[in-house]
Amino acid sequence: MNTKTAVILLAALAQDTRLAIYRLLVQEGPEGLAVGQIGERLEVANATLSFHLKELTHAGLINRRQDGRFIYYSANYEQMNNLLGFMTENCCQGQACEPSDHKSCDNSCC
Amino acid sequence: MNTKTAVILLAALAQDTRLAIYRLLVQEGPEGLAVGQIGERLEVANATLSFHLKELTHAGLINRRQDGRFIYYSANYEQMNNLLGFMTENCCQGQACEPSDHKSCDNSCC
DNA sequence: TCTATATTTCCAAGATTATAGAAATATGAA
DNA sequence: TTCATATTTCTATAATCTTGGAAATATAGA
Repeated sequence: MNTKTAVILLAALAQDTRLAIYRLLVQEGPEGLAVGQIGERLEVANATLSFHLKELTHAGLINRRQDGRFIYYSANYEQMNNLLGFMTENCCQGQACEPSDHKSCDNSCC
Repeated sequence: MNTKTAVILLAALAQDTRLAIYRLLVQEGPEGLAVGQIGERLEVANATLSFHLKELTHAGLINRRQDGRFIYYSANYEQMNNLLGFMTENCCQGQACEPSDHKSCDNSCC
């Protein structure tokens, strides 16, 4: 993970429709959903949906699987983990920081 | 946390300069850094830096603290936690999912 | 008060992104 | 092969975002 990749990942999620798609797929689990099903649930036009799925796929946040005429998309949980690792890298100068030590650093990075 | 807020948060981080600022502040810890110090380290023009600090502050990702003539910014770890909670809400339909069960869901959401 | 330093606001130009209609492509079934 | 369904690509328009120079504002010290 590097800055460029992280920005692509974050930008992929920083959009109403794409965030909704991602969250829907996270909730759906490994099986995922076909494009048509996603479109129905979120009420998004074909072209728009396809555009956003491409963005998420390109970022590696979702996986694509073909099954007959249907294409299933599912969340890629690993990629999110990579991102989180990058964001909290070397937190607090690598010092051990206890929740009790300071309010602003309560057990999220440490 | 709701979709609108989450998008604002993600958009705040989905930009080279802002991600660099945020990561720098995460690494720096609760003390944070003054605007001038951030500008020096990242080599960003005053106006640009101020613009991005405002965005991050507005998103609640960083905290602002005045100390004499200096204004210190520091990472708000709690807000990042809120975001993560929202992203992984109801993962895998709420079912227990073991890493061993399926590759795509390896211990990140469960 | 006056001066120097720190930070923000204003502004305009350039770059990027989102949207959906229409056409193109891909797959399976008859 | 022919047809129906599923999904993607093409395209143009509209909207939003990023940048940094210059001016404005805020604070501390002399």
